[in-house]
Amino acid sequence: MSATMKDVARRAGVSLITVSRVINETGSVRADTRAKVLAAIEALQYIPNQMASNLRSRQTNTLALLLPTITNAFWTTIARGAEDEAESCGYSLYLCNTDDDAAKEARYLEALLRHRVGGLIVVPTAESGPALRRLVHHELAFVQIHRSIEGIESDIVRGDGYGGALSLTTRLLDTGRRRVAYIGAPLATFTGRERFSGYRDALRREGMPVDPKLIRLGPVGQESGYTFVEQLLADTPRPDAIFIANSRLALGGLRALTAAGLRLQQDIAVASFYDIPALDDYSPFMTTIIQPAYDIGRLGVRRLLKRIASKHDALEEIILPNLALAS
Amino acid sequence: MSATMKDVARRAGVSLITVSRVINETGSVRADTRAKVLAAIEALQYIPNQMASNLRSRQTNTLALLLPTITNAFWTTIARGAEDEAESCGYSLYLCNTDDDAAKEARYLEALLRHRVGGLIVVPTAESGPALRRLVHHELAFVQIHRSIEGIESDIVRGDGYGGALSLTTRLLDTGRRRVAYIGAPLATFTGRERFSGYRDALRREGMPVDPKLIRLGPVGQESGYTFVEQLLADTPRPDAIFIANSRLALGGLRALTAAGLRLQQDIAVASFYDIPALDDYSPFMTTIIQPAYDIGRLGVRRLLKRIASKHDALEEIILPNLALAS
DNA sequence: TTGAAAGCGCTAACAA
DNA sequence: TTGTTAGCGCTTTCAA
Repeated sequence: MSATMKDVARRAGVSLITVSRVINETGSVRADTRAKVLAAIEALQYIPNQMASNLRSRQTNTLALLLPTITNAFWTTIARGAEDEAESCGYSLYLCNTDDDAAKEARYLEALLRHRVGGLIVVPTAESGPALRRLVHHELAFVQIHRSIEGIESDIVRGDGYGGALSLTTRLLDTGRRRVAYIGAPLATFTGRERFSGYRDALRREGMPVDPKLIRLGPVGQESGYTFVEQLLADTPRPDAIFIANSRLALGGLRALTAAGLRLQQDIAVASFYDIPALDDYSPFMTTIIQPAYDIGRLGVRRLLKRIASKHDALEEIILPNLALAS
Repeated sequence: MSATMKDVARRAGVSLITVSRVINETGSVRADTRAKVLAAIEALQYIPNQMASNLRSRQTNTLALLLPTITNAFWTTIARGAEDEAESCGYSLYLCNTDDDAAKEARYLEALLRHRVGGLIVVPTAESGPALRRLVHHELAFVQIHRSIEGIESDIVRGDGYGGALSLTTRLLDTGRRRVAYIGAPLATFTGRERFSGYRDALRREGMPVDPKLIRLGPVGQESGYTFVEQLLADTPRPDAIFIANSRLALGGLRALTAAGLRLQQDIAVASFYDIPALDDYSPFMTTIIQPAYDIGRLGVRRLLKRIASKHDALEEIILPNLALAS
């Protein structure tokens, strides 16, 4: 069995509470007493029992980040931002990969509730509603990041998907393109709605109609991106530009363009969000926007810690600007 | 404050321990008593405090998985295998992404030691030695997966990198190739050594020398893969085959081949491990082996749980066969 | 500056 | 089948 605070106290010839004060730097301890305690800790290789501490103090330094997948750089960048912020505030952050599976998410949440973690940063999926309501009911602090579910009262930290979509579409229109197609996630999803609105409003500003024949909505993935572009290319007249509202759709779409022998910019213009390095191969010839993934994670944790500190502050929705509009 | 077991007991008109028995299904409880307790739990929305339980019982149902990065499918597949196995055994698994950073790894381990997690599944990096020795010293159970550090006494679960490298190289030789180049991680790394040995032994079996001019060792990444292939192609006589011992190196290398206008199989043969879907684009024309990532995770957890259950069993090194040799 | 006593929420050990 | 008592390792509260 590992050493306890009691063992340290005995060895240092002081009381339990003095050891506690040295470790947590609460209350004042004379320098020589402190030295004795530290020596005993070192000698016994003592490691405080965090659970006992949490139990008694009713506090915890553990947070968790729930991500729907961890398979691409966008999500891992969010994780990194969250970890760094948590770390610098003295918190541990555990990563829970829900794998886009509502049941898995529910199991993680149950475990996290039982563990009495201090709070959660959550990227909700379309089906997270009930789970999040449960968190509200149990008064477990949480922040939704990147996406949010309507009707859930929580802080939100996310990128400006609307603004990004607006800028990208506008950029395409500014270069004289007139048949700007749209490929994106279904409107049932948060980002799907948000980004489509940006596209729509960019067209509206120019007094242009939204042509349903130019719109393709479907599951996010390279395959559908490929198929959608194939479909659009088969149309006459062919679109002269495509705004692809998601990186993975874009990657698939760009491959379809390559397969069709079309040259970017010259034959057809493409704009998309840029999350994944694989797009590098194409990026000199397309317009991209980078989402502030790192800051979404970082500020998500920061907002969560504020929320934990003062439970009754007004809820905030923090919308972070995109990083840059590149060629 | 959330309800405690005491509240449940009072409401159900039974003692604390009866509630405990109902929740943990330990000891026997009459059906009607059990029903009363369950009703009280439901009414109060009671959620057991896992920390109090762990503290008292000196047990925990929490494990952690330390991964060096989470940016590609290989690692996330390992994570999935580990999660599924942990889940099915009633354990929670927290993911810790060390980001290939020894300091970050050390901080996570410190937090995990303090939290008295039940055990760890670790993918060590070259610098993990001291950290792992610390675990041994504190008697925290752990299993090394995918890689292992010499001199650390622990169970190990990994794929057969040696056998994979041997098969792939042999396959290249069997198709009549005679100048088979090698691109891989430095020999200072576990997989670097292992896979190079497989390559070397495949050549030896054919009575062929290892030609240093055909060997390129360096950091794992697309960039170095690209550069190495460029270098090899500049040599005369040019290699007629390349075994690339890592997927990301392979992806970079294949791009270099494409850029040089060489056709796979016809102009030059390539074999590599296959971890990442991006290789799909090339895979019909190259020989690949898939590592048993999911099972590495799954069996890693399984071995860990056995280790936790019986601390003094002999250490095991489990080497899993590769999944298949394709094309 | 230091300590003694109580108790966080739960379960082990023993008893009825 | 059910309950009582003690205590896991720590921090809070109060006292010196």
